Amino acid sequence: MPELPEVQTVVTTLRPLIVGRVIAGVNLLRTDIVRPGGVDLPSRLLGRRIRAVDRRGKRILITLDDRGRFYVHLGMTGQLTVESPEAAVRPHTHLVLEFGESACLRFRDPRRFGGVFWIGADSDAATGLGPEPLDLKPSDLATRLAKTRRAVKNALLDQRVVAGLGNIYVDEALFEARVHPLALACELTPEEVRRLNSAIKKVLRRAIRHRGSTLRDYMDAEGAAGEAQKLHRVYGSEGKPCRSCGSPVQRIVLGGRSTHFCPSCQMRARVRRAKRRLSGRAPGP
DNA sequence: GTCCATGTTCTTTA
DNA sequence: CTAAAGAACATGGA
Repeated sequence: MPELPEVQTVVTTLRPLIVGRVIAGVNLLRTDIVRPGGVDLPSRLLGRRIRAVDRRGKRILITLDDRGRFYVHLGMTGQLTVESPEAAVRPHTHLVLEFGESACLRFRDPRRFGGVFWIGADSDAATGLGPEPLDLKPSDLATRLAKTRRAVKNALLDQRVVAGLGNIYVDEALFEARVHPLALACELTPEEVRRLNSAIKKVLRRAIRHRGSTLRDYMDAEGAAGEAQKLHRVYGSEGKPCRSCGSPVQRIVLGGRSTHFCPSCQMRARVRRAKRRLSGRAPGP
């Protein structure tokens, strides 16, 4: 579930609940969710006060009062919630931080694609990540896309290109920008890159305003589901009429992932030129 | 039983 | 050698 809007929503709901609190107990129920493998997480957390909660890409970064840091990655099914210690511990809960009588922080993740990553005080929390899409300038995006011959959809899913997009919001952004997912990243026109840059921000901001998309597992730190799934235009809408032109939304598999788009609104530039020729209309400027 | 799933990383191929 | 495609990871729901 967790792409940038979901992770941002977890961070903003989590922050006021845990910043300033002292970790009075650590219960690590599965050690293999901690990375790197050898780190003794409980001893690094016990007795520490939480100083900050931030987001970088899809990483939830937690800073302690001794400058030690770790991040939680939610993978596909991860949840990070603040609950009463009295509340039943659900299956697949892997880590619990106790703050006292009133609250505890629980990390659960059935598929275990996520994890808890200790990074210490000095190493870079953003290693392997490209820039934040909400700060991205069209020229930055253009430079990055120009470096690869992959399909633009695959390039945008690569966290080293831009950090935070996933399968849902890439499809939504490409639709908003009217760019075909199979278009080669390095062959987009400057105008298409500009539209794509704006579309990414628009789609992400709108999803954040609606507290992220809940399709199945996603919830914020208070256990609340998001509403942004109601705004999806193409994701999960195979066969439904395009909101813009009415053509059926198509689903293809790209890089092993479902990819949804409108074949009429998101025509590849080359195909669009050919169709104009066939229909005898004058070519555009 | 089958297929599918909001992600990342390791392996194989070109 | 590098870039890109594919497989693998683990669990649950339709």
